[in-house]
Amino acid sequence: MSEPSAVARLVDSSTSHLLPRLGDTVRTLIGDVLDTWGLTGRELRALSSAHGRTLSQRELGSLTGLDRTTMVAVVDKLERLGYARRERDPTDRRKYLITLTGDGTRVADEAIARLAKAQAEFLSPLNAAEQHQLNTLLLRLYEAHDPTCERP
Amino acid sequence: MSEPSAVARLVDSSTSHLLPRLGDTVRTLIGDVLDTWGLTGRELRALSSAHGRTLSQRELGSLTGLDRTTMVAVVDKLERLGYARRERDPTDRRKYLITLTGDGTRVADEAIARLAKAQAEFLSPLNAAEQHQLNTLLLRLYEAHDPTCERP
DNA sequence: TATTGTTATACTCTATAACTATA
DNA sequence: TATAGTTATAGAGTATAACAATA
Repeated sequence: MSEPSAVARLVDSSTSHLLPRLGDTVRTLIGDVLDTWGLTGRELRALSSAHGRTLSQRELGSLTGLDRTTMVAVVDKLERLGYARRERDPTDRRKYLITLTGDGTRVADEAIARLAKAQAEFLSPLNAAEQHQLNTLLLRLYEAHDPTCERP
Repeated sequence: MSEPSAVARLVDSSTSHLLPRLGDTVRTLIGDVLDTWGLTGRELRALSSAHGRTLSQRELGSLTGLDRTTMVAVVDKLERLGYARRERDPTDRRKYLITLTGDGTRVADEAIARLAKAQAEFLSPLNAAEQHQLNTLLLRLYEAHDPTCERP
């Protein structure tokens, strides 16, 4: 096959191309790790957001970065796996209060530890300083573009 | 709402969490820009890979980072929009040769220019040196994890 | 009237399995 | 037998619109 064209090289090496593609790569890696517990990435995020406290389904969504329609399936799944429970809020019967089960808490801890290892492996082409630098830059971009859910 | 839990903060600020989420944010931004030409991100990638040369559908897929089953719909769409043409390779009638139309070439150039502006805006929270640093680090990770398609 | 949760629907992205036609 | 392209299906991610029940 011939050399990539100048245009293709430009597009392929751009940050706006790399970010979604690397994001997909990471998502797949995370998915493979989480298969052990029957979880997907966003379900683990919800699990960790709910870790150690009680929130409404809506609040959990905001924290997790998911809107309320998406949260329904996420909480359904966590409930079905026995990792979380829904209870009606007695002070506002529109709301559900979500709490993790003992199992859910344990799984969150285990999964996060395993993910840390997978992440270390993924980032291993960079040295410690570079990994830190990358994280800092990504965090700044993330906060600048704050994908806060359920704003208006 | 209470403070995020320690566990949630750990997960939320991790590179492996930020990468997929920022990737989605960028993908949405790109999608909004490309709506002007009826294109999605991967279609523009294919368009830019095909820019200025003729490749088989399969080769185009490898270059674009998409497998052959995914390429079908991509090329269908580009053809339907009048941006590309399929012709049978006379030397191997299994293959299609994909070439851009004049329209396709023009649209690729315009869209890439518009995307560059959108990217500049997205990256504007970082200074030039930081933007360059980020791109370098992402590129190194991307190449290390080379998601080469259609290997075996 | 506004908010919580729900369902139905749609649209990104991607891949696997099984098929046809050609080499 | 192997490869190029195709189709059907699946499953990751996300959102909008419309509706119920509750405030």
